[in-house]
Amino acid sequence: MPELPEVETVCRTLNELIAGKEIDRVSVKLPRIIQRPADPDLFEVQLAGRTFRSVERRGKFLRLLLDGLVLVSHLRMEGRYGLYKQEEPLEPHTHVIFHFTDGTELRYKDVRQFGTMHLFRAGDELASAPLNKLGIEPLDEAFTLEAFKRALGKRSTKIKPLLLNQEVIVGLGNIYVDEALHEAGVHPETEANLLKPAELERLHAAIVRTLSAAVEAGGSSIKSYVNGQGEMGMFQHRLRAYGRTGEPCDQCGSLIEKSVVGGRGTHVCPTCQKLRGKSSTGNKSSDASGTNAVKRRLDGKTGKR
DNA sequence: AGGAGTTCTCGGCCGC
DNA sequence: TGCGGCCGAGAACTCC
Repeated sequence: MPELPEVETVCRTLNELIAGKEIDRVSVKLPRIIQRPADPDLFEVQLAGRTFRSVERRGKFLRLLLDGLVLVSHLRMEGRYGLYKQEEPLEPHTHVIFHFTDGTELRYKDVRQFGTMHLFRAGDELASAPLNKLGIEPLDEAFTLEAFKRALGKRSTKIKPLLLNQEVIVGLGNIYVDEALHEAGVHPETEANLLKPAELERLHAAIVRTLSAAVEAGGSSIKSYVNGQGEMGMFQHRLRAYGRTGEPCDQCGSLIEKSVVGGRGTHVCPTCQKLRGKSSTGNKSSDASGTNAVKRRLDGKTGKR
């Protein structure tokens, strides 16, 4: 569930649910979730008596602002928040509970236990891990085409893994990266430094369009159940590549193919997203002038499935 | 059984 | 040779 649009949706929901609520006490049932402070007991102690003021998002991280403290929370694969009344039975995989003075509780559930929480003194969080190395926000005004090119640099990595790298650009995960690449007509294994100006422009626009539309739709609910208050979005019905293996491409009718790129399941239209060879970049040279020692012995196989 | 929406760590390779 | 940077693989855990 958690890429930028989903985290943004959770962020907005939490703002409505918990702003102004005062914490009576906190129960940490799975210490592994608490990354900072090192002692989970201290986590409980420091949060007691504080009031949630607001919730913000940075990349795929939530920043829950309290008076004097900031709780940085990452949902990873399956983390979820929900507001309950204290008398409601605890659901399985509930790992952290914020008991409020009004008799309600904010509960954090996470089946795979991958999620993390870091507690900071307000103001310290942006300069420390895990927030300190994050890249540019794709929905900020600052995310211009030039900023996008600058972020990519001259790297020779395949474009998909590069876009998934949160130090480059934040918020894209496996779903929206496949969507953006499909919309831009760029093959996910294209080496980033070989992208043509027109492709970079299309990709930049596609990233902004895809994420904006998904935020508007409240995110995508892929294989998650919709839970009470935090109901997830409708964008899954508008996906054009992700999860559509064997279905016809909306653009050209070719069947969407699935492969693995950078270790991640990857969905591609073989017609709209052709993988250009290094030679076919529009210029002559194929072997005569081996301009580049750049290429190591890359491309072992382009084969799929 | 083999993944599944994420990220961190580590080992290997390349180049200076 | 040594070191830094980059890249890809594997691991973290549970459920289906």
